[in-house]
Amino acid sequence: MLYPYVSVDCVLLGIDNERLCVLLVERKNAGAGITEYKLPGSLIYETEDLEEAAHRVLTETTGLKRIQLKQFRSFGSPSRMENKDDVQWLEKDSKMKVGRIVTVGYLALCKVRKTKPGRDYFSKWTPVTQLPRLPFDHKEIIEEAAKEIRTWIDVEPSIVFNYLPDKFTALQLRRTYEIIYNKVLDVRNFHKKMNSLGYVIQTNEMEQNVAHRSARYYRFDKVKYNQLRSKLNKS
Amino acid sequence: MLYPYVSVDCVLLGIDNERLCVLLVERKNAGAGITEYKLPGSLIYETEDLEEAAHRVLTETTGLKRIQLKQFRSFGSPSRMENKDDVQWLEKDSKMKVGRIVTVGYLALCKVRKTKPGRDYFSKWTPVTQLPRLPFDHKEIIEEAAKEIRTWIDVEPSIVFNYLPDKFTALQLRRTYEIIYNKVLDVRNFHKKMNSLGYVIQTNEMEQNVAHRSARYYRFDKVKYNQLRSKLNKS
DNA sequence: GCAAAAGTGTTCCGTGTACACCCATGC
DNA sequence: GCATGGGTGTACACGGAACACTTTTGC
Repeated sequence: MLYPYVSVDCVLLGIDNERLCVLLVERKNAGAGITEYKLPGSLIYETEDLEEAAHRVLTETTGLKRIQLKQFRSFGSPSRMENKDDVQWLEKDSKMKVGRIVTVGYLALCKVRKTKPGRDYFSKWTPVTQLPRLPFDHKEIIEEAAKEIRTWIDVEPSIVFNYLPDKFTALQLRRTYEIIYNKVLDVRNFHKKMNSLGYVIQTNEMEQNVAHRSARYYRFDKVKYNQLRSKLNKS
Repeated sequence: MLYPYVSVDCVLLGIDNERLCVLLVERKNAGAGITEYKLPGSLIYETEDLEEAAHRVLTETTGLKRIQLKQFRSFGSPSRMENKDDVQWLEKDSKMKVGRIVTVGYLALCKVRKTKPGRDYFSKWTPVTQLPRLPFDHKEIIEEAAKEIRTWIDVEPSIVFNYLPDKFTALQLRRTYEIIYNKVLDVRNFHKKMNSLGYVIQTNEMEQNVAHRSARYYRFDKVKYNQLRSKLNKS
């Protein structure tokens, strides 16, 4: 029996240039001068929890810590190892004979600007609509993740607010939703909704030096959010 | 490096005596005459997809085939192997030295009456509120599954209709929902809702020989269901 | 003054929820 | 005739969706 290995792959999503992007890292040791990319991921260490491994990968590739990660699905079809080149690369990279890998997919929403990869990684934020050729079933994993993040946010809207800066404008919030859900939202309805939530609080600060009427800043009230959340669970 | 093994565990849910139950199988080789139970599960075979493995386990323990299975989460904390007795039993049972197991959880809704375990298994439908001591983190897995099935049904109501017989009464349908969601539903609102779905069709058949006014049978129209479903996806 | 984005209210519709009584049948 | 479950309709509250104009600011 060839033992399967277990890995985690992280689909780190972010918004760059008004587009939903995913962080891809360069495949080291890629032959023949062609730059190839893949999802950041790693085999799990011997005494490591799955989520721990995912956090490790997150930190190694972005420098970020304490970001909320969500496990969304595991991928284990034997056919994911079909491509000989991918397997060859993997065995070279890991210095192990690899029969098969079952990978656990994790998902996060990250601030593109704040990511500083460690020096071992060259990485690139890539629009999910313009993915290059990717190894294994990484394309499928990304597609699953892009769907999953919506239902995740529906359940746990705090994800979006942790993604935004502490003070944000209504436009920033709206754009974020529009990009993630890939549809335009009505301005007035959006304001009404935002104000009805109870945990998005007006501040007295306004934008400065903009070439148009200045926008108000809002902030996310974590305490109220949690209160409202626990009330909901009880009913 | 100790290679992790990968297994699948199936949380097969069903309704028995008006209670939500889970299928537990007897741990073979349990020492000292005490009967112990666990979730049906198995290490994955070398060339087997995860879902294939889950279907194999389903068939081995219930005789059922072609039931919809849903992968809902993977469990891989090293602490799941903390209990020495569990590991000892596992190594005896699998005849392998086991360092660590990452397990992928699958979920299904099964007709309790139709299950006929193979002769290698003694199994028991057990109310999820009255679980015995279980090995590893099987209790946690069951709790996750019991939550997950609700959101699954919200997205894919056909699960419930595949669970019910071809012809069913409004009461049967309502009770099924009441037990799975663990709350009582208003009779009139339920009828209204059921009739508005468009894929639950009245038949002309009525219950026979009941000690009260006889109930109408309904049926599930798969074709209409799929039509309505694909319309919804487009909007 | 003009470009660019901010901000604001009303109407309509569909869905969820609360609620009580008469009907058919077997014993 | 009585016990048992079957079946039906109305009224209200709420949230989502459509829709257009005035305001502020920098240049």
